Amino acid sequence: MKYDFNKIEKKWQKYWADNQTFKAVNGSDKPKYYVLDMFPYPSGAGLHVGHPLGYIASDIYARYKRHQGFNVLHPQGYDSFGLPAEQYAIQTGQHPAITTAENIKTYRRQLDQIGFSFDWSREVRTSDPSYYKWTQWIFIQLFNSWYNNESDKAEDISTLETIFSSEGNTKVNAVCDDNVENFTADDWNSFDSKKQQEILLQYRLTYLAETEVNWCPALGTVLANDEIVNGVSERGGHPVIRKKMTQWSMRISAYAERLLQGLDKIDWTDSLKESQRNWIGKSVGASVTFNVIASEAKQSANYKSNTSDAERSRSDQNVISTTLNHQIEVFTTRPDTIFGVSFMTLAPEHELVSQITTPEQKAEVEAYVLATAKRSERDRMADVKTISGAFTGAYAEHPFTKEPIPVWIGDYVLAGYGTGAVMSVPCGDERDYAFAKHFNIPIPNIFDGVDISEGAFSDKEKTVIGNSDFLNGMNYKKATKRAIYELEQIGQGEGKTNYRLRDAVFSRQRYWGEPFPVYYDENGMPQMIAAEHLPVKLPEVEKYLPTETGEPPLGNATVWAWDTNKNEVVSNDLIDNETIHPLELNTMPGWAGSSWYFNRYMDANNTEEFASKEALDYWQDVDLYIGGSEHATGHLLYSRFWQKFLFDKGIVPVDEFAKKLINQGMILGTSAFAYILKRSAEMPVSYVNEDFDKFQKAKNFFSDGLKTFVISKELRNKIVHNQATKKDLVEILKYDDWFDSESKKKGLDIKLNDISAIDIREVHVPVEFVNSSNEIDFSKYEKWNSDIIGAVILSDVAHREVEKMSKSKYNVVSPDQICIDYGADSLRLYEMFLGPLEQYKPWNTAGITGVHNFLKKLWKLYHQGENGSFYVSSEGSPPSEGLGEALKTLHKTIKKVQEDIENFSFNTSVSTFMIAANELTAQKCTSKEILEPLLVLISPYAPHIAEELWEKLGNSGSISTAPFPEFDASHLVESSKNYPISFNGKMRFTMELPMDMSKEDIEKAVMAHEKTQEQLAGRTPKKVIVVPGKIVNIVG
RNA sequence: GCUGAAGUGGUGGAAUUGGUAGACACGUUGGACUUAAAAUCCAAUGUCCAUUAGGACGUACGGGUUCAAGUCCCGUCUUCAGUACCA
Repeated sequence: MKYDFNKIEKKWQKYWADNQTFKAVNGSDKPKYYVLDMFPYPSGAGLHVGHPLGYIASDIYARYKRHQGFNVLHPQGYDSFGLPAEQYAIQTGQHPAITTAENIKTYRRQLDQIGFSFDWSREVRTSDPSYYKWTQWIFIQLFNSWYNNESDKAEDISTLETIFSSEGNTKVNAVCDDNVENFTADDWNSFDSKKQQEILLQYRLTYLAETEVNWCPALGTVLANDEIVNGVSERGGHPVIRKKMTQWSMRISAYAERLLQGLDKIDWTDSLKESQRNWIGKSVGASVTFNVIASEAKQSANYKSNTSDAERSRSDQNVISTTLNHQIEVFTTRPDTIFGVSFMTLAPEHELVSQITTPEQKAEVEAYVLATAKRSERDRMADVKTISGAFTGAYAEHPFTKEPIPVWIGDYVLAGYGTGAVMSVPCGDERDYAFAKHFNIPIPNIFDGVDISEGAFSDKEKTVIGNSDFLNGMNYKKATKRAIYELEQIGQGEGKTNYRLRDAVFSRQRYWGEPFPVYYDENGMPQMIAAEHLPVKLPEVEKYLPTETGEPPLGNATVWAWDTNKNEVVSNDLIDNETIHPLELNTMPGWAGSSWYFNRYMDANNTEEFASKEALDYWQDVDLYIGGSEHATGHLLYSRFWQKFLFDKGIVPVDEFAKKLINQGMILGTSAFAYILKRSAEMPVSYVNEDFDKFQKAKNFFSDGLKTFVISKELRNKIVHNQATKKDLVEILKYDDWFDSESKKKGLDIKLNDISAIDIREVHVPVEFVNSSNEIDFSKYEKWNSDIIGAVILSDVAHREVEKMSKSKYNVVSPDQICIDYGADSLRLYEMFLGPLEQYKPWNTAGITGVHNFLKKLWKLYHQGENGSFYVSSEGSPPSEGLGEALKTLHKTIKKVQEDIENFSFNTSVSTFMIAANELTAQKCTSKEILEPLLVLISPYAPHIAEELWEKLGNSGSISTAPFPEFDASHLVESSKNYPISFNGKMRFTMELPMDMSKEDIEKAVMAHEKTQEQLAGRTPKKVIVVPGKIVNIVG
């Protein structure tokens, strides 16, 4: 009987769906186990073979846990809000909800054909109002909370209001905006409601604030750093500027320390934890306040010794009066180097810059500020070599020496880190050193026995401080402590811990995202829509682009106002600022919906609650989470933040959502390349017009298809690095004198030199192109537009590279055809067989025959009857020698497979199955005693064939909950060992000796062997090492 | 620069606490079956020397520890990923 995988797989997929085999129940006598995959974004391109890798691994684990008697929750859903659907909508006018639904359908079909054991009754879609209702609800909870540093948790905002009205805010230890003003209880009670709300907003865990963003005026949207290339937008190449905008933010910084500490109690990979630690970026040091002295005061201060008493007292007054005006606060990790400060540097965006700059320096400073504003942050970061800055003309006073310190601005200081200002210690910091050298600022040396003529000395361990008053002779640790103490004594500093982690901007100027449950009242203050009126559904819009006035796409909605009487969305025309108010136009970012979905699966269909308390208490958290490492600092950090917040509010029972996390590696595709001739980007349009005739002729020349040439490796490198010149082109085309003769033949009468301003570029092409010797019409490939003259040049040995699978690289392999040709079980086995789960590895469809043949062999093992009919002997247990061997094979396999699954080493268990099948085939094993438990072992990996054979064995129902076979070590006991006999560490021959033979007897036996004598050639061995059960080594 | 991971045949990759390097596959070659192909089965397959027997070399490179090193230690190089003027 043939192994008809297509029929078998369909049959069992239908069976599982019809019987809801994998539906998890909330509450059970069995212990719970929650296996989760990172849910996919349903893109239009569908799945490629890389996507299911992690799903297969988690599915194997989930199935294994079911065999072990766990109540397994293994859900799946879709992260269905996102940019591609919106982009498609902009291009085609098609509503994102429609395309998303279609894409989900495709995904579901593709997932189903692979035979996953998902509980689809719990499916979630982030773009579904019944889901995002709760995303909005969590947003409201965040809005209604503040972070109390005393209790170290989030609390209801009402507790803060109570404190304010009874004692003001001076004693409150809360995480809040930097610039909150102090007020007393009386002040608070006298404030009007608007003022009170403004203040509260500075404490809420989600808040509105002016944030500096990358704004692209042409696209009318904010761009993320990675959407900007060389200072212009990746899409369209439009200029991008830094701009302040009012945006919703999430006060994740409140949780910085807990996010850091929490890493210690979860079983995630070290590299991932390390990325999160770096991202949180804790650094311990001090904050130091420097008083700014006015320029005239500074001058008198400088000449103090020469001035009269009267003048001195006047200047002192001057100093005092001006120091009250401005203070510069800096953060430093090296307070021990405070006596090495020779200047200060502010970020150009620092708010003090305009206030302290002297009239003489104004022009220079303003020019510099403007110049930096034009550069994107990434641009600034990328260009670290160029030193630039400007002197403000202002001076600050050293807290101890009272010496004047010039205040500079420089773009190496980032506004977004610390306080946006640094005390510059050129002798101890490379950047400060370079800056000081460049602008001829003195570099005082405060390190004993260190030469700083060539560069700064930043080694903390070897530091001995000198020239530093009370810090002299101290090491880094001592000096730091003392410096902080002294700063505290004079009230100009304190020990401080700084985190790199910034509050997360939560507003997007997009259509296809969760709308905020927020309207703006007559004072322009944000108000939450009461939870019982959620969800606030996305409005319909005519177009998905920003409005002409630059408002986000929701600004196009005509029915987008909130009626506080009727508690529903009404037409904008009705806005009266009394009962009907405008709604928020921004939407939430992609990570909103994915930051809590793992909790929703526990009770996905609950309409009353986010999830019931019973469900949350039962499932607790994710036991195993599998997904890509690219989410290390995004999704995985935000989710931990929300989880901790929800924990503080008593909504969820644990403050870390996933106990164990594994990153699956990427499956890479093989790309092929060709080389195109393209109108040079540098060629001005006017030039094209002049030369249009020649350009067209060249185009005609190449128009009839693909040409094949030989290109050298060197030339290829040139092309890739955009260094190929026309001379190189001439060289290629002269090959075989092909160009000249062809040109004449066609009567085009052009010479190579006539074709001006042509670039040669490397482009991805479908692999079939490279394999084909035919001329191929490439005009149907959209990427190749009218700027392309047309020739495609292939190297003799087509260049291939292994890279990420992507539609644009034409290297995508779809699982669909593989399921048709080889079956889902083969696909599952092969994906696991490719290599370790975490590793990046290339895909090669050809190799699948190996695992496919194994499945056929396995099938045959159960069909050794007449004409290959199903035959498994269920005769008792004949103690024949054959079965002894088979038992050994079985138990060896049980042991190895169980170990492998628990170590997530799925690739080696596939090998183990192959070995088992090979051995049992050789043993001609037909015993049910062996072949039945074997099926349970294989079932997590290849569930369809396992179910089919399980049924044929006469079992009713699914194999999925059959108990995992128990390993019995007694079957593996060996009576003898084939000892490797080595001489000086080199294995020469083997010898079969009894297991229980003593060390001495082994040595005797080995020494008596003729080959030993041969090897020794008469010499007497110096030493004989015998490790019973392992090895014999003779040293001589 | 920093952090993390990794370097093993033509390819993907195996190798418990240091104990027979290259399991299991792919590919290649040869053979069987077939009119032929496919499928299937059998054999060989790290490199080099040798007719065989056998030998030398071999886990990025250079050292070291050890009876014994892919594995442990020191140094170097390369690749990949993340991150970056973080004060």
